[in-house]
Amino acid sequence: MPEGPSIILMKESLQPFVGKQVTEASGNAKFDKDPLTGQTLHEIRTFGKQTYLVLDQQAIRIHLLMFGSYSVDEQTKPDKSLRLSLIFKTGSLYFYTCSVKSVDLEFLSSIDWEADIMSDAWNPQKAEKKLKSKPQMMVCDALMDQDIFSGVGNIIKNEVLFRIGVQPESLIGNLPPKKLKELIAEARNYSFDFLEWKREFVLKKHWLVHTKTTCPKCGQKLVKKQTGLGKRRSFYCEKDQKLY
DNA sequence: GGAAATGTTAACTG
DNA sequence: GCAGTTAACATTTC
Repeated sequence: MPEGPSIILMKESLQPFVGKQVTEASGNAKFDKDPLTGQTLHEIRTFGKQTYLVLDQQAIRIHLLMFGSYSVDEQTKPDKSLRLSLIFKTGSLYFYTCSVKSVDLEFLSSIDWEADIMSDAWNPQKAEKKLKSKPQMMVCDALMDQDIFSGVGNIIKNEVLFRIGVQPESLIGNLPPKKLKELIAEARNYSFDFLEWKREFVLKKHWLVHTKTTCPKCGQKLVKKQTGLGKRRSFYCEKDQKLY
């Protein structure tokens, strides 16, 4: 489920627990969960695809990876696959199939929050600068680079490149300045569309090329291919997306 | 039932 | 030691 926008939705569902005290913590996450009991949840912060639960003495970093999930106030008894549960007087949180780590509070200040595509702190000029320093990078890899576009996933990548008419294997350095700006603007813009569609459960309906076989613009067959160093699948139209 | 997939990290190789 | 490649993880969908 998790690309950046989905994480925002998760943050929203966790929000009611801010300011509450943990009364019990369990699960198979590989760190000492006993100290969590008694700490207060001060803040939920998201960075790209990661979520930080900020407590008194530490923060818990949650990354859902490919198949992670979570639930709030679960009725059924959680099974042994439970990675982490946090019980509060007012309710409970459960996380499954995800990466859960405990980090120092200081670690949070080392994060480049301006790289988060979903954040108010998002800094397009900074992204542009980072891109310009890597002219040999393919755009498909650049979009997936979590240091530049934190929160962008494979779906967003494919849709953004189609929207701006750029072939995934184009090199950053070959893009005209205008296209580069479009790339940055659309990465953020599409992420917010993604968020709203996801919220309304209509995301799949709005996919133009991802998992599709024909181009919605010209009707030609789309190319499906593993691209870039990340070797992630790309869907694109040879006619409507130009190779720079 | 098999293969592939919205992702990251650890463990390899040369 | 390094950069680059591969394996591992684990669940849902087609």
